[in-house]
Amino acid sequence: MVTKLARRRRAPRGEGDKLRDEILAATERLLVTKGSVDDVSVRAIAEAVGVTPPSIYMHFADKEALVNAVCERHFRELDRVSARATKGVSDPVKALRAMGRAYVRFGLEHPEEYRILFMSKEFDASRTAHLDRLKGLSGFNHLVAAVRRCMDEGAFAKGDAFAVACALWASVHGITSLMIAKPNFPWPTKFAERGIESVCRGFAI
Amino acid sequence: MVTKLARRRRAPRGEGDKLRDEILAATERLLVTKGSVDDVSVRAIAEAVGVTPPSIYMHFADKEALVNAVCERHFRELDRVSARATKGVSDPVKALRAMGRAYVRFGLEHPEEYRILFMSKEFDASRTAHLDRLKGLSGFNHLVAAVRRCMDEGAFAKGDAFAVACALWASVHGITSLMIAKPNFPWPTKFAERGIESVCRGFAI
DNA sequence: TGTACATCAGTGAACGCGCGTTCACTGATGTAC
DNA sequence: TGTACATCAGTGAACGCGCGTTCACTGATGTAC
Repeated sequence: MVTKLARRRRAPRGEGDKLRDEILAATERLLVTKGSVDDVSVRAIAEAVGVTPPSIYMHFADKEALVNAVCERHFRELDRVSARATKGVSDPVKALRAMGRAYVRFGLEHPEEYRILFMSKEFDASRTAHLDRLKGLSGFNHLVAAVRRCMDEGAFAKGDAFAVACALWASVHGITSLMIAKPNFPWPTKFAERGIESVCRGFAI
Repeated sequence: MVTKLARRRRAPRGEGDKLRDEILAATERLLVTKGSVDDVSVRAIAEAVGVTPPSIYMHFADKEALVNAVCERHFRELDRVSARATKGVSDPVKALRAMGRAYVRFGLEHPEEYRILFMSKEFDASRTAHLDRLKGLSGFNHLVAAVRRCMDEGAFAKGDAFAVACALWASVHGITSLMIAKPNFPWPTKFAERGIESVCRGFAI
């Protein structure tokens, strides 16, 4: 039995959007503690915010729209984190490694979010595919740019930066998602760090 | 509206286990066409077999036991497939590459099974962790053995075969799971093949 | 300054649905005599 | 060969539950006069 949370104070006139933010925050919190989208109900979100379920529908058309909004947030956060990691790093390969480390760290620190972004069945194939192209690719384009920089500055052999970026993505994703999916597996120490290093070394001249 | 399937003939006396196999087969089929465990109901399985829902419980304690049985099957199948791929390959690095290709192919040909085995939230943490240790590790041990062979025959630098096997697993898993999770992404041609090659090259002397 | 009114964030109750599972039962099959 | 009986694979109906969503509504807030 969860103690019923205090009823939330109603927002003053022009500030209805505050509830929107609170709903998003509560949904994120619940997604982390429960395991998957299916295990987080609209009712539970409403209760966490201190509001009745129908209130959710004043801010989001339906559950899918709500979850998509959460995903957008996370894509942006991942973007932000990896941009911050490379800031001020002049060596292009070091910058790439920093991006990789930031990516893995993001995944391990936010496993459920990572699961939703990169390991889950897409909600509605056509619609989410479109969203992915807008949001996910934005982050991916930063990776392609970082690879191209490595090539331009002579650290990597010149070639198809897009393909190399895909390979790098697959590597860090492999490490991240396996560690998330199999947390009880006896992963070697420094597993992630070594993996990132070795794949970067693989492309270095 | 799905046309109701013909009622199944009742099994003769000693052959009750036939239904067990039919249930497993139907569950596998449904898991592939629907997307996840949550989207496959006991009722749907029963209807696919041509039987009423309670019959399922004569052969499996509950839904979790049924899904675990399906997973065991898939772990065995993956094992079988990768053993077959390396059979008769004398070059140890070529054998390793063949294992990798077989792994990726298994994943891409059975995306939903792969999803359940390696990308999903574990059913019941403690119980499934145990099962993983028995089943999943059996396949993983073959990989460790293949790596050790590469080291013993001088193709790889001698070192921690377990750690190298983890790295290889992460690589092929990264490729497989990303292609499954993002089927609409414009993956480069020969993405999987090149990835496997490059990671094997990375460990070669 | 006081009052009537429009706004609109949020409520309470209910909808229909599909789910996993249980229970008492049926009736064809094989066996014992 | 015929009959009474035990076995047991499978049935039919129902259980309680939580879900996403809808609908008519309330009542505090701010505004116009």
